Amino acid sequence: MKQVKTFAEYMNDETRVMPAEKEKINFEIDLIGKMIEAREEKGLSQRQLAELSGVKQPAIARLESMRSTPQIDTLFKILNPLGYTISIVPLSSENKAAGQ
Amino acid sequence: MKQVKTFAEYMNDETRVMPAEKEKINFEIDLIGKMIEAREEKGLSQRQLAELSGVKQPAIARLESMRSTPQIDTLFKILNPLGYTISIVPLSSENKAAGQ
DNA sequence: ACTGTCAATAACAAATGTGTTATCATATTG
DNA sequence: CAATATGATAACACATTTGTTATTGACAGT
Repeated sequence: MKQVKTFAEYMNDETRVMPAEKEKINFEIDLIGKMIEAREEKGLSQRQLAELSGVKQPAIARLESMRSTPQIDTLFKILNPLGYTISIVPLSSENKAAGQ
Repeated sequence: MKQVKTFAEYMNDETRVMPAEKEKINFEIDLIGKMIEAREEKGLSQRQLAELSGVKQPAIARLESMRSTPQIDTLFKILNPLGYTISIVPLSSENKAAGQ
């Protein structure tokens, strides 16, 4: 009953039902890695990056130690002076991390 | 004194100081577009996507009408059943939006 | 008309991230 | 030792998003 046609397919396709958490964790690991690497590569301290990005040092420290998940605004503010941004990509092409 | 060497350069390099807001807006436009397109392409209603993603329908509606900026957790939850994810890319390769 | 589904929206509580200010332990340097 | 800079962290107020519940107007099917 019920007009659950194509919907049922998605509900039964377990490969799509809940791996969002895994995605998020992978993303955060990638994020933290690139953040720290880029920051140190540029010889910036957390306080200096705080000035450049407009995000306070405690917030940066919390992110780098994975004690919080950044909001999108914060993410762009921090990534920008580090030379990164984020973009939306199809899952099929499985995060092509090694950019460039 | 003071080890503020390369730091001064960044502070003076205005091209890097504050375009984060622009980045965020571009990202959100890209996001909303792909979200709605992918959802409708799969014939999913907001309620169905809510069930698939674990994000409630009002939250999805708020995002699609740009009344709120999603948190990263929410972003992954919604993008995942739609076949997308987000990744960190160098700014140099200027958001290669036209995916696919 | 009635029913059902849709997206949009309202209002409030709950959760989480951030700003702010200050401190801490650890290195490093004079 | 004293001074400085670093990253980590605490505590609180504040801002924003999300959950929850319910409603609305539009539209389609019966």
